[in-house]
Formats: sequence, C-alpha cells, structure tokens
Amino acid sequence: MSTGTVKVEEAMHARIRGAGLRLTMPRRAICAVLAANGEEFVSSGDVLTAVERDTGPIDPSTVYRTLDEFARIGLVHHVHHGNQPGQWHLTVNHDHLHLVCEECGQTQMVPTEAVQPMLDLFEEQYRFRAYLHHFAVLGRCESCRSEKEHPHD
Amino acid sequence: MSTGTVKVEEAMHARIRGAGLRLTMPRRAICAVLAANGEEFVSSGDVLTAVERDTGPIDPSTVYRTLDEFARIGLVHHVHHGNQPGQWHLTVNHDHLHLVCEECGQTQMVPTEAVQPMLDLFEEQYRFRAYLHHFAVLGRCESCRSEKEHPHD
DNA sequence: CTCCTTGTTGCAACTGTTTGTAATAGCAAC
DNA sequence: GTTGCTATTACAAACAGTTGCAACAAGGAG
Repeated sequence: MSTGTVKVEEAMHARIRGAGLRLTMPRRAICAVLAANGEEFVSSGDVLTAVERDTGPIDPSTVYRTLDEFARIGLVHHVHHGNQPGQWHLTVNHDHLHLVCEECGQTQMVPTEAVQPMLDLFEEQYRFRAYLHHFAVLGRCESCRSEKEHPHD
Repeated sequence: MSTGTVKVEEAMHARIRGAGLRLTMPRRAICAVLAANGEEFVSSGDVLTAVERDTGPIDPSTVYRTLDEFARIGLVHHVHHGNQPGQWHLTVNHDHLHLVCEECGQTQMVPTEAVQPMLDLFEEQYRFRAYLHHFAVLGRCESCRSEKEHPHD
C-alpha cells in the first residue's frame, strides 16, 4: 500500500463522513480495496475476496449494499459489460467512457469531449441528461472483426 | 393473435432453421410470445410466465438459453436498463437506441442517425464498431431532474 | 467517559440466472 | 415409415444478488 493510496483512502473517508454516512470497519476495508485497485474495474466478488484476504470475514450483502451506497454518494461508478456481473471503480478521472469488445474484452477509453456533441443533442432535443460513464459501450474491436466476420445481430 | 404476428412467427421460424438450429416446441412457444409483444421489451421472467400461460410448463433455463441463442443469430436484442434484469425484444426496426431515465423509467427512442457521427468517430479513431442498440443509455429526464436536483455521481 | 439514537451489519431466506448432465426429440438419410 | 445422430431439453445443483430483521456499534449529546 503506497502513500498515494493512503491519501486516496483518507479522501474517501472524508467524503463518506461528509455525506452523513458512518465510517465503519467494513467500509474502511472496502475503501482500502478500491483505493488499491485505483481505476481498475473490480467486481463485487473481487471486493469480497480481497476484503476477506486483507481484513477478515465480511458478508456478501454488506459488500453489495456498501458499493451501492458509495455509488449513491458518487464515490464509485458501476459499469456493466454485457451480461457479466457489474464492475466497480473509483470516481477518479472519470471523464471518459469505455469501449469494450464483446469478443476479447479489450477495453479502450474515450474522453468525454469526443461524445459531448451527442450528449448535448440528447439534452437539447430530448431533454435528457445521459450518464454515459455508467455503462460501457459494447461492440467489436477491429482484430476480432477481421478474424471471423460473422454477423452478430 | 393477429395474422400479422403469425407472419412474424413464420419469418422467425425460417431464420431459426436458416441458422441451422432446430425448431422445437419451446422455441415455437418463445417465438409466439416475442411476436405477440412486437417491439416491446420483455424480461426473461415475462417470457417464462407467458409461455407457461399460453403453452404449458417450461424450464427457466430453457428460456434463458433460448433467448441467448436467438440473440446470437440476431433474432432478438437484449438491452440492460440500469441494474434491472435484462430486457429482450425482436430485431425489427431496431435502427434506434433508447434513453432510459434511471429515476422514473421513462423511455425515449432516438434514431441511429442522430448518433451516427459518434459511431463513425469510434470506428475511425478507435477502430471499434459499437453496437449501441445493445444497451440503453442511462440518465435522467428533465422532469425528474427538476423535481429534486440532487447530485447523483 | 457514558449514554442514547439510529445507521449499519450479519444472518437467513429468497429470487433470478447459470451450468453440468442424462434423457429426449428434431430432422436428415435411407 | 424407420433409423441414427446429436442438438436441445428438463432436472438438479450451484452461483449471484436482494431483502427483512434482530443485534450491534458509530459517533453526537451530555
């Protein structure tokens, strides 16, 4: 655990307290795991495993509820890649969205600026504010397409 | 059941056979339900309930596996609205994507043309072909935002 | 430091979805 | 029509995630 992750953890603790939530042991443990993983995606199961390894037993429902709470106060984002279980990551440098290849799972990042025109259009024409970073954009990367060009819907 | 839905069903049967799949009783029943619901979204549970009402008992796993197969050959699309269970609908007039309000669930449709520039950008700059109709775009509609302006991540 | 309120946790039961497997039934060939 | 191959099914068991509730502990008040 680097000095950097400790700082991140402290900032998380402050935001939890600031949101009027209690800073409990399980929450500290989950913060530590998220901070250690930085911007990487982790599943609920990953968090569960890591907490049990690092800190001790924790109930799965606590992990789910905590991650939901953290998302509600904006500490983390949840992202869905296809039908796979949801993935979570810290809300740091989140001004981008993800392009995930359905076939090989390769992920690319796109700065929000690139899609801002579309978001503006949604806002102006449909009176709708999109939270695009919530969800990965699914598709196929070039190499997977060239390997076998089978039509997937 | 209108004559129209029968035609849709026959077309589905042809595509199933054409894809080299077998046209079994459960598959006929699921086709019927999907055709009856047209472009409406239905969840796996909806399909299960409808088949059991119309035709008779069917195993849940059969429904899941069949819908997956149908998606693979492009007969249906699956869409995720937030954390809710996935929704399915027939691949008919699918040249649009959905804007779903996280709060009230209200859904709007946007023609693909509107986002074509973004899809082109993904293709050209990231060598990535997005299948945007796979997933709903989450966000908040105007009325939900104006009611209470609480910051959600 | 102690007490008290109430947000949070662990537990247990439950719903929804996936996976392994033996038996069944499409459908192509004869 | 009968036969044979194998994709597909039902069943059962595992897995993932959710929910209700009683017991607990964070942290503010005194």
